Amino acid sequence: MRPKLTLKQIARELDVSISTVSKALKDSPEIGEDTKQKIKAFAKLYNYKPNNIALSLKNRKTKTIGIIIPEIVHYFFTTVISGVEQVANEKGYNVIVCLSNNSFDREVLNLDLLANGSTDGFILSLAKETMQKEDYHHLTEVINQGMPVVLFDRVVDEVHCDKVIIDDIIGAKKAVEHLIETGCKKIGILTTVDYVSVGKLRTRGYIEALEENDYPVDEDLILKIEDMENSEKEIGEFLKTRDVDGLFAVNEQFAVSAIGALRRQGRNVPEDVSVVGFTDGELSKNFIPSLTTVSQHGTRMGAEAAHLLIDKLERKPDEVESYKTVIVETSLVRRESTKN
Amino acid sequence: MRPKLTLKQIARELDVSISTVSKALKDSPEIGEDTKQKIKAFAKLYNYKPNNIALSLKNRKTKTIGIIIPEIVHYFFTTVISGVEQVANEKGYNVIVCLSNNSFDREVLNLDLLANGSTDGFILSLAKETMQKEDYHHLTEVINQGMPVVLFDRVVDEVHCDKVIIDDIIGAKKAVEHLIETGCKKIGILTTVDYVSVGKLRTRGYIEALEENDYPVDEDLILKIEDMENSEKEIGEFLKTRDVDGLFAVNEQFAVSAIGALRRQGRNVPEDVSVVGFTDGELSKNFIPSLTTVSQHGTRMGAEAAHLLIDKLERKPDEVESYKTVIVETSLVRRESTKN
DNA sequence: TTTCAACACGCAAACGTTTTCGGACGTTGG
DNA sequence: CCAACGTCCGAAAACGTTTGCGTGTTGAAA
Repeated sequence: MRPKLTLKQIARELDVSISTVSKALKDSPEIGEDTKQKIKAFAKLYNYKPNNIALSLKNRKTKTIGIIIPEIVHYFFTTVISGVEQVANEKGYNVIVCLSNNSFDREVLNLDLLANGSTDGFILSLAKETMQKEDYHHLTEVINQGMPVVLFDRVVDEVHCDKVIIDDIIGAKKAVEHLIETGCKKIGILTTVDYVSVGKLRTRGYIEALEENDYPVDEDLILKIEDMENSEKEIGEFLKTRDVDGLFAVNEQFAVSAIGALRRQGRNVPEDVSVVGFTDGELSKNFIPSLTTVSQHGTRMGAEAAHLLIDKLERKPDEVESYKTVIVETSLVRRESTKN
Repeated sequence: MRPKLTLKQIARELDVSISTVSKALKDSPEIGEDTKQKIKAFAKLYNYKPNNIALSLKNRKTKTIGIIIPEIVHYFFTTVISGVEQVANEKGYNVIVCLSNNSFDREVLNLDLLANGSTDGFILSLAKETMQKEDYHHLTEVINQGMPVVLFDRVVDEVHCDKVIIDDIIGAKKAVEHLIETGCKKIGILTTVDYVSVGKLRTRGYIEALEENDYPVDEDLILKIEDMENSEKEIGEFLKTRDVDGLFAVNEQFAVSAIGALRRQGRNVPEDVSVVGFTDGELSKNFIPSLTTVSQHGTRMGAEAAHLLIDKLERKPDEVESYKTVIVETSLVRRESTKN
């Protein structure tokens, strides 16, 4: 077992000073050609690589960005991570991933931990619990200390920072309008409770789309699901007494649960009921029938977030502070669960 | 914007030395009660937290573990990450995630980067390209430098380190035996090319199960798929000319593709053909019919890997070196795609 | 021969900690 | 009255870098 090589060891070995070694390796003109060659050869031979931690300490930057998400076993979030990773890597940054598990405490804990020197900045999507508590002091604190933060997907006005979101309302409208265009007359929605911001917004898009097309908005056709565990049963009950011919689900899960329930009730998709989902994940692509859905382009969101963050990190200190929020467009992917 | 507080600043502010502050905050008996109180109060008031980077440099350990996986938009890997994260967090470690995108070069790059001080050890699953090249010098190098490494899922004998795998052969046998028990007479397999170790092993399990039950092994019923992009078509072609009544797919994707193809050919699952998959992901759970499948228990694998790694990290230096490989049992999850 | 660049290199500080050692001071005991 | 000891604290080194500046040596110009 050969431990890592340091400048000091090279210096001792070659009988020069540490600074000479450092400068030689950086090809400084201060050092004589032959000395440089000797040192470089030695370093290459023994595969010297500078210690990142020491560099971080010296430079006061770590070249790593932290990303905190509510859960990782989740298609959308993985695509976002993928996007972040890609551009971070291009720019020479590492990505350190933490999970809040939708818990406020874990979010605070992770943030605190990473804020103490481990990361140069954060990309994060708020935990459900955090949004319920409406307590964002941990974020404002970190931002106050001069750490750039980019919020994505689950964002909140109270925190002043860059943001990356999708046009949830417009996305939902696209979905509902597609249902309308393909001839649906009675359109229901499967959504979440209102404190989940995206659920709320998508519901709003649903309502707006109906109103703009002079469809009546029937509260009885709106199902707000709180308990994800029992969503399947709840959806089944709901559909049993609603003779909708179009259905907008705010996520994949709800969409496939609905299709399953409908089929058990002898109703076919899309012949009797058209269904549109949200999030273009594995399920949407592979389900039978494959799902017409609103794609969120998670990878692009991640990439945008990473760009925003890195821009802030590499900004000259004299530039003026300003917060952007970029909106990544959604697009409707037409497949087999709706008519056309 | 208030920058981070350091020991030095506290010292200056309270007119004591840096070492006094450090000791006071660690409740050292060397420091007088009143001084301690004063310092602690100040530190708490201004929310002092020690700088992790400085600590890492001093202690020569970072308390973070690196995990390098081929891809992240993949159910199995996310469950593994989730497992790693969980126990890492319990033990006070951070997790930094890197993606190799199945590329050898990226794997080497990431490993090199993280090996230079950023991480105390690695958990990784080999890139497909790496397994093709059979070049593992980057790993042996890192291991030689004294960094613990734990390989999982896609492992390889040439690298000497701890490993976490599943009993792919036994898992596959469980699947095939279940098909046999439920009355299938002619069982095919949809698998990958042999250099993907798990594919190879699962194929072997398939063959062994057949042999042990005195079923003939018919090469014509074995489809080895190279190109994941066109798997759907390939599977369709294959099934068109095989009148199997049982099918074992080595992943979810192949399983649902098969079911789709069969249905288009007028064959019902499970009435005409029973199908068993591998990996208990979103697809298996939500597909209609839901998939009977072999669960890999990714979370448990991740947890095991993390435990192995942390044990090595916190081992006293005089303990003897030894490499374990733990096998996480698979289990068959019976659902609707097979008879019972 | 003296003077002065130019060159090649080393010293030391800094980043923020922890920890060992020793020093100053006051108290106690003989 | 002095030695010994205890209490409380500070100086300094160390982790591995980078970098401004100082210094010694050389060679050439004056």
